[in-house]
Amino acid sequence: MSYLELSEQEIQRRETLNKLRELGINPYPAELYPVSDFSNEIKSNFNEGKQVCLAGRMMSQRIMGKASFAELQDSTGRIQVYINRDELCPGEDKTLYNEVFKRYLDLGDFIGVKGYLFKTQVGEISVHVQEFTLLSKSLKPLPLPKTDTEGRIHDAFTDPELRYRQRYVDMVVNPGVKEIFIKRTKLFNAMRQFFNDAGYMEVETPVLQAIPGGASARPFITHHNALDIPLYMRIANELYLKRLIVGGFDGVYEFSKNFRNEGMDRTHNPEFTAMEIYVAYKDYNWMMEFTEQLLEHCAMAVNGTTSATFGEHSIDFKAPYKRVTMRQSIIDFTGFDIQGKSEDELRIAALSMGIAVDETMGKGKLIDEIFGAKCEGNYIQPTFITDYPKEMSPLCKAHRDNPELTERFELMVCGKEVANAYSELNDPIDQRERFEEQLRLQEKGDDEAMFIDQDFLRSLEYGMPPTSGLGIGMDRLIMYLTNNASIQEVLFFPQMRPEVVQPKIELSATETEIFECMKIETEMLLPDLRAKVDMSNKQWDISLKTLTKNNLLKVSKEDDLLYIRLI
RNA sequence: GAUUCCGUAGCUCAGCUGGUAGAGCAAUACACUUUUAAUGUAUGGGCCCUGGGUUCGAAUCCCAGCGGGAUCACCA
Repeated sequence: MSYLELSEQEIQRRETLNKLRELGINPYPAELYPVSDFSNEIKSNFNEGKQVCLAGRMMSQRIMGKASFAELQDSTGRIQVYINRDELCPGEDKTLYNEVFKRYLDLGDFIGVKGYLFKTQVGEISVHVQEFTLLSKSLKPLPLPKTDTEGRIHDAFTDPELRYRQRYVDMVVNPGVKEIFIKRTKLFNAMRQFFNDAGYMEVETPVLQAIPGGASARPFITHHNALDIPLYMRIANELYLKRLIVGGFDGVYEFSKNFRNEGMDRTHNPEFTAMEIYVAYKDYNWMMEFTEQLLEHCAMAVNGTTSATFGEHSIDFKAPYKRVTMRQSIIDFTGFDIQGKSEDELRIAALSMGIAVDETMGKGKLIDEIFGAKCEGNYIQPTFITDYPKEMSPLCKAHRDNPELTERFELMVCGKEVANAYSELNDPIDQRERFEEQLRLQEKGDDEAMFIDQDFLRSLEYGMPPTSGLGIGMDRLIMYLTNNASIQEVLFFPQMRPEVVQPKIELSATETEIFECMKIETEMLLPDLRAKVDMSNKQWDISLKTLTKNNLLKVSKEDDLLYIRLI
């Protein structure tokens, strides 16, 4: 990398790196550093005079002549360290303090310190440093927010683009960010624990699938060279988990990275994480109880309480949750009873509610539209919506009391779906007909053609026990538990458009034209040169600035005349 | 996909109806032995997102593009 492409501060840091090497200090030492203490533990359990050894980034430095304070940030927080010149360097040679610590350490560098604990005159718990070691030099300056005496934060690193693209920086300077991801991991752990305690088994199923099944969404497509076949990134893992139930497991679950080639916004990322669990010999009523127990357990594990705040809403994950059938929900919010209505009657009703409809919509779709427009948003507290129309649920068993409905529920929180569950369809003949019905619906003009997975149907023909399955959108759930309105805040590395590569510094056509001209003339009056080249004023202006900036040409003013010279 | 806002120093942001580019913090140098947004003095630092247009003159006005945010639509 050329120095031309570096900022002043980056150049300075590279120079101090060399100075450190000249002093015989390796800025990137290989040996382990014997960390024995952490800042949060020292602060919560202060023990005057205790010998400690800790390591982290130096995040601030206050030099006051022969003594200095610095803040060390480790994985658990920050702690102040105190460095005294004559204690650090008892002999004549004060280089370690005067040069290394004061001049050649930069904010963001990793250092290790050994010393003893004490409290300063103003009562701050600090480490009295007796020995410090440079562990790793930082060559780029961190954007460092400052908090003033009244708690206001200045210069916060807030630009979402930079925060997502450089999440590593985001986490170093914005401490709340790490908290979100710690909670995310706690959520996964709590769920695993709950399932494992219930005796169910975590499994792994294919991410690359020859037939992307289990949902209807546009897949990402790739190619396997050796087999010379197209393969798809999975959009769901449902059909594979059901095969495992066929194979004889009583309960299987998987945290599944799914991939959908669709739009991105604050609740959708092309890759996202779903949890799916299937339990044999259960139905969706059992699954509702299981789900509310699960979420209560998870909320406690993540936040230590079942209540959570999401935006303006206060929600409570304490079981049990209200259960409302889709029919009753639509009656509640529109007064309209969908029971026994024909497709035309539903279409007219939807139109009268101001919902856009078209001829391709079947009964199920119409009902779903009405529910989505008029009901869904009203369920703030966790609520089970049950008994969805059959057309919307091709993998779900028909309702035991009403063949037009299915044994399905969705869990709504803050007006959005966080979980979806069925009494799974295990009648292979019915399943085949549902798939074919889906195909017919999609031939009407849906580009998300669903493939019929013949192997899945074959597995059902061998027999699948009655089974209930549940899927949870993990990203969405953690958004609720951490009060984040954007999925990007709960993913370490949300999908971004690729960064544009900065063009190398090389002369443009107009710059070359000017430069070639000056190579011949060496010295000219500026207006003469301007007259000689053919370009817009803006091109002229920018080209000249670039050339002078890179020390190729120089403009000088003599006796009110502007001269340009080759350097 | 639609609407709307934004893009200026390492960071956060000013910059009026066009007239030589600004602040705070960060950086550099010096002083200072319990400070904490340390302090004091001095110094350096800019493709004002890109391209085109209007103009004697554009960070500023106009057009197009790129990138990002927000809202809406689509997405079981």
